Amino acid sequence: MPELPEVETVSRDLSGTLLGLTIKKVEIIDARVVRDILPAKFCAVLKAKIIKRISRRGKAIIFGFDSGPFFIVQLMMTGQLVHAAALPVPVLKETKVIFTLSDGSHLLYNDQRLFGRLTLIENLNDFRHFQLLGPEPFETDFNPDYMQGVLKNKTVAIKKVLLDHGFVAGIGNIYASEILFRCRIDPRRNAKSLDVKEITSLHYQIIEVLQEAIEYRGSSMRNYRDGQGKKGRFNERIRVYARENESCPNCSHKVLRITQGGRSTFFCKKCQR
DNA sequence: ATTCTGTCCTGTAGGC
DNA sequence: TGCCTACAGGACAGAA
Repeated sequence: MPELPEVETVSRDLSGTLLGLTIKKVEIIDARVVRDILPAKFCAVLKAKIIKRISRRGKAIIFGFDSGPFFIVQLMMTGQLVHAAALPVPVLKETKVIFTLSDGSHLLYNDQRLFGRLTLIENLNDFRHFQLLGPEPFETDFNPDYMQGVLKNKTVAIKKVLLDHGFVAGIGNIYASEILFRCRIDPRRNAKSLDVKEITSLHYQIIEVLQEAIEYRGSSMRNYRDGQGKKGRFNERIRVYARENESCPNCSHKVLRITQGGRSTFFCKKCQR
């Protein structure tokens, strides 16, 4: 499901409702989502922990407690972290883990496809995924100079580079297509063929599109829900993603769908060069 | 050293 | 109605 804007939305939502609460009970319904730790230990370690901080790095949500390890959640394609304040607890077929909190509310981890990963780690620097992650798009180390330095050696399509989380963290399949559409850059272009002007535009639109998507609380294609279980509103701003054969908002040419690296890309052949 | 391919899963939509 | 195929917000191991 979620890319940076969706994960940021969930992280902010949960920061607003969970800080200061204690985890009273952890029920694992499907242990396949718990990684690199025995399920029984996972429950035991989290029990009685006070939630002190909730943050995001790339597409991962990080819970910090009064003591002990960090709890990391990667929602992957269909994961959801939903805080249910009222009873009855809205348990679904997709609910895989239930956290009971000290105020009687519940945090549900839902995941249709079970690709999501819940893990505990003592030191964030030891988390392999974080070691492979590139700069955050909103940080100053992600800038046109950095981009130029990387792109000049890249022989793959620019769309695939945007999806490479070692290049920049947090962009996924929806926003890669949307960003390139707004830059009017053809997703099939060899990354090293971009000139300085195009790289500057790409840098600007990466930030612009992601920030706008955060303002709209993310995109809900299918499964995505925010921290309260509600859909995002960025779908109304999406110009090309999942709009094959619809007309381009700029030129009315048909939006095309192609496959790159086994994943769909949507673009306008006339507007994007 | 990069880049590509297959895989982990469940569910839904569309064609016939 | 059912059966079949294609596809779905991600990430990574292992192969090329």
